Amino acid sequence: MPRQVDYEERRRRIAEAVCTLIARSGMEAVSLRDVAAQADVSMGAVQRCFRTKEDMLLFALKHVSQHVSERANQRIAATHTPQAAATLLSHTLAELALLDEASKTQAHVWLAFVAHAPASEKLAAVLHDTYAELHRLIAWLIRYGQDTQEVLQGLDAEHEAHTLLALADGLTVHVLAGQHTPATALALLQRHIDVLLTNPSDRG
Amino acid sequence: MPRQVDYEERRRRIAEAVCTLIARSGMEAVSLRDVAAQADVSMGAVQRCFRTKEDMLLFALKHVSQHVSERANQRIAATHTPQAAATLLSHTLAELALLDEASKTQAHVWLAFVAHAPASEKLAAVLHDTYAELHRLIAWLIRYGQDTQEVLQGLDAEHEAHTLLALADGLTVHVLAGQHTPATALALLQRHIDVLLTNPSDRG
DNA sequence: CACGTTCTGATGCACTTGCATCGTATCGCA
DNA sequence: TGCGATACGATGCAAGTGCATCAGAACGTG
Repeated sequence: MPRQVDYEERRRRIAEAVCTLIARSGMEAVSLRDVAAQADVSMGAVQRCFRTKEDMLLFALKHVSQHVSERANQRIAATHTPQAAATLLSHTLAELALLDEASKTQAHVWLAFVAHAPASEKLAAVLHDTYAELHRLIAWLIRYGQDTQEVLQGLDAEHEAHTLLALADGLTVHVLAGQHTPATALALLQRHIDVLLTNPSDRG
Repeated sequence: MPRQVDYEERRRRIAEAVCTLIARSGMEAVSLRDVAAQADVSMGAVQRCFRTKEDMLLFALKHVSQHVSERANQRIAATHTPQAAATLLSHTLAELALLDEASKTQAHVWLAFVAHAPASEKLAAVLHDTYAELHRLIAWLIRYGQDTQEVLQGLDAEHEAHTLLALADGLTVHVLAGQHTPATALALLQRHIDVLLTNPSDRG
């Protein structure tokens, strides 16, 4: 058995390079050569890792999706000291909205992929699954809040989750478009969540 | 004075072709040759109309933006028989959200441009202006509704307008991503508007 | 230390891209 | 009807694309 390489690690490294390039100058600016240069590997290495360019882009999308989902799940799972459900809801949505400066790259990439999803079956599938998972998560949080009497009982958790997700996505877009600062977007999101709470001062 | 051509008409024709191609297979699939073929003109004609490809894309974006803004404005201006402010608000937002099947192409194009705005100064400027105008419009409608006692007095029209716009955009994205049908998205939007009304049955 | 397998990266190739060029067709006007 | 300005569209061109190829380096194993 000759020289062995950690392909997973390399794939991730290349995916990061793809994201950097997409965030910098859009999706059509991503060429195999540029990716190789950005990831500091040879073009041959890229081609060995991914059969085609489309495979590479798809992997990059999954990479980002996974990153976002995981972060949201961890935020919840890591809550040893039981937090207020309302706080949890606020923080989780704030993270999903990719509002902070550090998430800007991911937001760029996400938007680029959403824009191209209609032209690619597989891409659309990944996005669909990710959204479904996030929706499940938010709806669960809302029901949890209702159990703890923090969220109004009359609300339909499924509907409110859809609305919250759409609002979060819309705000992400508006921040990227320079229409809002992350801070004002966050405030708008919080204002909307407050309406759902029995006691708005419960905010996190 | 020799052969004269209606350049504006041709520009619009080419812009339509650009939109069709973007909607069909994304922005990077738009080449001058494809555009020429789609618009059923020669490549030379395209090059005569637009100095560069970027100019062409920019014009296409303005074309769509203008189309959307105009439709919203007309909806309001054409209201001879005074409609309920709440109805006006609902209908206007529903149109802006580009939810119906007929607007799907425009939604595609809008999304493609938003995704590429971070990579293009001029593109971002056009989007910024369009959003500002739409925000002004929605805020005005809310204040109008407050004047007619249809919308709750305590609301901050500016804030609510931002939220509504973000929600509309988010829903547009979700519909394009196949997460919602236009009908369910519309219902979600309406549910949110209802919360702002003094008498929710006023819906249009 | 060789052997054989795996990985590498440079190069080639067919193709497409945006843009420039230029002879020709087309029209308004004298 | 002929002139001259204008628009046309085919073609050329250099650059860049994704992907295939392949000689050789790098490495674990006998």
